[in-house]
Amino acid sequence: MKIATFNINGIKARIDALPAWLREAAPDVALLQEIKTVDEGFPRGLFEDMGYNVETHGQKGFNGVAILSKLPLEDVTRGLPGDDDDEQARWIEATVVGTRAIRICGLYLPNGNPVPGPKFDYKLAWMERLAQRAQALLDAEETALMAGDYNVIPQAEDARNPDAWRDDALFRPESRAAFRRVLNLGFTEAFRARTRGPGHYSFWDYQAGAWEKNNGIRIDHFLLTPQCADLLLDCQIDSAVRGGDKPSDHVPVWLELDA
DNA sequence: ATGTCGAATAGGATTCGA
Repeated sequence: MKIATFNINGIKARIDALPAWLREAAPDVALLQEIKTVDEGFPRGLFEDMGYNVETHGQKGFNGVAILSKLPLEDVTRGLPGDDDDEQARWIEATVVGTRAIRICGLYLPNGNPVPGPKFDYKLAWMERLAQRAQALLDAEETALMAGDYNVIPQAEDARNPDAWRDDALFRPESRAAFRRVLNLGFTEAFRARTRGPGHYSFWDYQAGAWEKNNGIRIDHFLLTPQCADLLLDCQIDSAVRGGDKPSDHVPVWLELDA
């Protein structure tokens, strides 16, 4: 089973590029972030015609996540547990029913800039709730993964110019520590389970010719429970997508599971 | 010197978020 995560930076703006990538990459499941629309504004028919089941958790103007799946989706839930007052659409999960059931969580973790400030506080609080949900998945011994735009650069090698990110919420020690706390509960970071070393990025800013200079960062991640990690066959970044027509500032990251 | 993009509001340029 091929599962991808892709921050599309607006479904309206990616109305051609997203279907083109889906046709080429043919993932069984695609977790989308920053759909930037309410549920009613998502062009679900376009993807249903391509053979995908569509589940969205949208919001006006910003944020918003979705799951596209060629396999049936069951037990869909929306919103990260732990704060009933949180109105931001950043979390969706569902069970993909193939040869076995896999619990799939799609997430768009808060950016957190500027630091310090309420947005950074919200990011760290959100990551604490993420840790709670992550622990619950482990406790249930679920074959599960959590994937999406984590807005965290895990290590210096995950940035072309780490010094430029020192004071940024994506690379602050607090953000990296919170990410490690989740990892250290017992998750496998799929990309790093397969590939070592610098030079692997999933985001290049639109500004200042970042793509042309390969001034990127790796912030889109897959975290797998042990039961899911047992099934991992491959994990890759589709960097070439960044050089396509009307690209998102992120590119797809995908993995293949023996399931 | 953010060498930018996307969405909302408003009906074009500005603001916010990233």
